[in-house]
Amino acid sequence: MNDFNVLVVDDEKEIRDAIEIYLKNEGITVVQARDGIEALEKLDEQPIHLIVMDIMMPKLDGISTTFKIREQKNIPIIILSAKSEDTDKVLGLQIGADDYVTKPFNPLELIARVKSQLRRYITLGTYEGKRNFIDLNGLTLDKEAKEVAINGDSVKLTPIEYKIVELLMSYPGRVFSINDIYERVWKEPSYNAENTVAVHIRKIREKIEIDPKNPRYLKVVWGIGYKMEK
Amino acid sequence: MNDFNVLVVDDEKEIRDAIEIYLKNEGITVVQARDGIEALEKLDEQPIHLIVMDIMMPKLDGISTTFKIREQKNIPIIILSAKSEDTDKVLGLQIGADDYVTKPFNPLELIARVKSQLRRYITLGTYEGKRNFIDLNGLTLDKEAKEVAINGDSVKLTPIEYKIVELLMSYPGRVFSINDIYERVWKEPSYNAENTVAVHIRKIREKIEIDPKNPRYLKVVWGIGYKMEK
DNA sequence: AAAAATCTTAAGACTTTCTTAAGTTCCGCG
DNA sequence: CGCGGAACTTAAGAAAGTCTTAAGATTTTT
Repeated sequence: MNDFNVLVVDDEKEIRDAIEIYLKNEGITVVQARDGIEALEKLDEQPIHLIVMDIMMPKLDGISTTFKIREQKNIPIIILSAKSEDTDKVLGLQIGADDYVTKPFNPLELIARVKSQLRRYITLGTYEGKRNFIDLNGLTLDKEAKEVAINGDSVKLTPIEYKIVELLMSYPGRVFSINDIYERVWKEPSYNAENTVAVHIRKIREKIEIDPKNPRYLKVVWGIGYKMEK
Repeated sequence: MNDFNVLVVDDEKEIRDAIEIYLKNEGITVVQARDGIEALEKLDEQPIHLIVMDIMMPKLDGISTTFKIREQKNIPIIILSAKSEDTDKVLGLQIGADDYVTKPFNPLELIARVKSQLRRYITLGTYEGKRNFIDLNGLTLDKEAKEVAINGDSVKLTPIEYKIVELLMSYPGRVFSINDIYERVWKEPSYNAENTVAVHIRKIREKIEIDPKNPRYLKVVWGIGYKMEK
């Protein structure tokens, strides 16, 4: 269960954190949001493969949020709620949720359900909302095969190099600070990691650029970070 | 919700009939089976798009039956059980069930879950997203005969070897981490299984590759996993 | 009981990652 | 303009991690 991002939406920090700990343990990355509004923001910022969502929340509740998400994307949603009355379950499933877990819940059950849904997605081959193939002026990325090619010629990247390229290519033109890059690729807070990232950028340029000194694809934005040219 | 066949497996006639009435009302056709053995028979006789299965049954129980079915097909299975203990839920989901409903259940909830699963299938476009015969540059896989051949010459694989090959060949070009492979073939969380998988990969290469040291089909993607070349 | 299949261990080859340190470019300010 | 410092680039090698392979122990099947 690698490389999956799960968005956990709940107004209680303890619950979010608890779920995060369990999912991390399974190699799943967790992104947290406190309410529906925040959830929709996070959804725009990064690829999310599954959502665990509380129903009772301030601002925008779980049912409404599910509705809004369903208008755009087909990500699996697991509803989490204190209410255990049947009508709510039925409502949750009818509006397009894929599963339903009632509080208090056994963490193992939630994890099993999360994994069950994610497994289904692997089987399908594509996760919705995540494009599997990107082409930027001849530089191509195949997320399934984890393959990068330049004008059709496959480029051999190391795992870290690949992840950096995938991140940058997934959001063409968007600038990522060294810190952003570090945290998203290494999935841990960055500390003194400036050069580490820089070295990898160098290696990547060596492989994907015709003239690494005058990069055409992987550009620096002085004082801010790096980006992949659109 | 038309043209769907749902197999209801339970030893109590009243339950089977009750479910049938509700599902029929939704335009869904129901096929009944009294136990696991009968279920497997019905599965062979006609197209079934979803299974609702009790756990406690004579002859062949629900968990074992689910296991047997999963070896062959990828139909959605909803487990139905009197036990509501968490461990059973987790077990049910882990062995490959897609959902879990505890008795006594609200018929409306069961129907909602059935429809939710079926809806997913409609979305997918295919009932069974699995092709039965695959040919990748001369390496062929026949899922019905469980046979792998290279340029027509049948290759003798052990069960585990076969499952690994089937997994990889079913998604050509897609990279699977060792963990993914382990979890999907062994159907249990992987722990210290790195070498186990590696050894099987080795054996497979010995059998399907002309030059195992320079594999043409079963490739490694450094630091990430293995894949079958498209 | 023999044969086949699976798992474990471990060593060596190979690849990747990180660190350090030095070089270069860019930007603002006198 | 050109100087100084900050930001970025580059190189090289040590450390860490991954993959392959072999051999034998254990379990399962025949």
